Amino acid sequence: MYANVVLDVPLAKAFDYHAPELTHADIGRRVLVPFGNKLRVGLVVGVSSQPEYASERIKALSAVLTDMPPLGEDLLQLFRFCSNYYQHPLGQVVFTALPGRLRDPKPFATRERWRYQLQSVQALIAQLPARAILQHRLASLLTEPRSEAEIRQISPGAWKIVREWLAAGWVTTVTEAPVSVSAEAGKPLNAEQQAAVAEIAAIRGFQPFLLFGITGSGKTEVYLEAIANVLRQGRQALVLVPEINLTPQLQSRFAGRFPGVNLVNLHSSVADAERAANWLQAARGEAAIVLGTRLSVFAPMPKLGIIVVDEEHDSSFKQQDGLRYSARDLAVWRAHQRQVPIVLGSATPSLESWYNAQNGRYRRLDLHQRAVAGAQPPNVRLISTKHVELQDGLHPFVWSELSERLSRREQVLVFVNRRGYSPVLFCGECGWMAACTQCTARMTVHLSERRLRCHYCGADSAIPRACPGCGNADLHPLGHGTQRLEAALSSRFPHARVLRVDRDTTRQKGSFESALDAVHGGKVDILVGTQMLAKGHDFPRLSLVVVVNADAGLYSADYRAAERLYAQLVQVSGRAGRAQISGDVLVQTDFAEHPLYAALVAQDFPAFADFQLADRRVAGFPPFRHQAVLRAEAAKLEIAMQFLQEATALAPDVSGVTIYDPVPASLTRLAGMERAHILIQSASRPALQNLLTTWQTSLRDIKTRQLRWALDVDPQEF
DNA sequence: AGCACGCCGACT
DNA sequence: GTCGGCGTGCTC
Repeated sequence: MYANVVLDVPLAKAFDYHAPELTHADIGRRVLVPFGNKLRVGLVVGVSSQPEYASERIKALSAVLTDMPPLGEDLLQLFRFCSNYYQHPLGQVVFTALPGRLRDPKPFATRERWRYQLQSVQALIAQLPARAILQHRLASLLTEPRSEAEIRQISPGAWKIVREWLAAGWVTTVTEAPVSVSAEAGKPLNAEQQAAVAEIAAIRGFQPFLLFGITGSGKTEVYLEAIANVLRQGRQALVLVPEINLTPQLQSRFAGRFPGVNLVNLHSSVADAERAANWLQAARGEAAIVLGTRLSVFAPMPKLGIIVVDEEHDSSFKQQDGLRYSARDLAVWRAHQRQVPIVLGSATPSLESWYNAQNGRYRRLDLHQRAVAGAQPPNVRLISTKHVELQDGLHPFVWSELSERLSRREQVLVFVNRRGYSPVLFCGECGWMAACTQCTARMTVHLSERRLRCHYCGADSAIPRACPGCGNADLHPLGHGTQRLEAALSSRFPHARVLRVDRDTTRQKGSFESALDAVHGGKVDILVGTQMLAKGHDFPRLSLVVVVNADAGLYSADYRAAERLYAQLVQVSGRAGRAQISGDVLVQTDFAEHPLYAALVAQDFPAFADFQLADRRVAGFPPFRHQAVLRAEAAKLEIAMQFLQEATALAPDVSGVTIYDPVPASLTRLAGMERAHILIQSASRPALQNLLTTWQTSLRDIKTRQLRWALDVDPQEF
């Protein structure tokens, strides 16, 4: 027999190995094979008696690694689809999808999943010194069987103590009991939520749902109950969430709703070994719920019963390098493949999903009411900055609102999506502006550190004393970042406690959490921050949100900018008045007449989505057309452009597909590389796929010196 | 991606 | 005389 093996190499083919022992049952197994002059880990994607590679140079397979159950045919199909759709070599799809630890040839030791419990709690406690606080806490924890992970959560030293108790006979091990989900519900649901849960529960087979719920409408409760139904049938749930921020909170919501259920985490901050262990639990069907970021869409789940994608519009579901996949789209594909329902939730759905709901491919479930009784939606007002002299970047009315809130001892949030002191350093004499040498971008002034920094590549230099262009010593900062607003607010309100939260103030581990604690503990009056604060965090004492400088997204070259801006504004607005205080949102803008703001004030996402879709239809953009981008980058723009010209010449002629001229990327120079791209568009996805597949093979033959290129299917950013 | 083979410049 | 630059080609 011969094994057809894919490897983690950028080659769009599989390799044959002589493997007399293998059978079809070994498809999906990890193997060790000689490749070039060293051994590598590969994955068997086929077994046959006849090799495809007609050569005497076929080598023998070195070893079959049996520490992992073979990947199921469904997962292999997902990989193949992903490879074809995103024009990426199968081997590299497989090895981006597998946890890093499984790419290592070292066998992965799989421990039995024990739980640990105390035999005679009282006797042990009687023995413990009164001041051994940790041991007392552990003792009370272990009255119930607990997993190693739960024990380690208590403190770094906890596991060591349990091992000692185990040796001394205090603790016994219990094998993992099959999970039973308690039938009683978590929180009581309102009528809308119940209706949504019932609709989902009624589905047998594939059905995508778009759960459209305003901030605070309790989408999470709907996920939880829909999942509870699935768990009762002994099946698994896959939950995808955007990157890091939300996960710990959602994690505790889930853990609280499903005590004793094996819930497993699969995001990048989980350590390698644990990630692999969790992945294996999913593969064996032991993990009832898999909660993770985009990579989790590849988790093997033999008993999959439902998929949930929370904040489905979030851009972090799209990978921006390597295999440029959309986890949300793959999740829908997977739900279809496995014939299970999928719930896509958002207060501001992507226009793609909204359109799919309109044309009946998805079923929309609406939550209009805030789930907490009596909670009011925020009151959004526009503050026109046209023909008004701003004071330190803020409108006089905003200043007076701020001072009123402070006198009432209410918290306020000033949201500026721009860190640093000011985004431009400008010479009034000659017009010079500080620019990054490595990027097509201005340097941001960081006044407290007296540095100029590039926010794209991280370049850093001293603030010049005089203008390098004309020698003028009077350089001034233009525009307002978080640092500058923080300074202005502190000097205007010397008694207020101002806290700035952005990437610069939260660089250290745990500092973001301690900032949140300070806010919750009422130790902060004015919060100044970037979008870090926009997502998912509840600030019950916050009564006013001020949004500064939102306009950049309105007239951007990127047609998705408005959509992103709207989602972000809804998200920050949701920070105001979550509890009993009704919140106000003031949006400072030069374009108060823009329809985006009209929809925002009316809190009418459907209106926004409808006019955006109408624009897209006229312009021939997604979701009415499908797109791909061929990106190239090189040290010199000409090299990238020349490659793209050559590529254009090689492009097959497929009717119904338009290939546009090469253009430099909007941020042409980034970290010393100059970038350009070609846009490819078609109303027909098969036609587009067809072209890309044949084109790609000829692209690989172009000799590319000092140049990197990549195809990006369904691009999100330009 | 690695890694080897291969043909032209400055150095212990 | 060699060490080493990275261009080209191959990996079952």
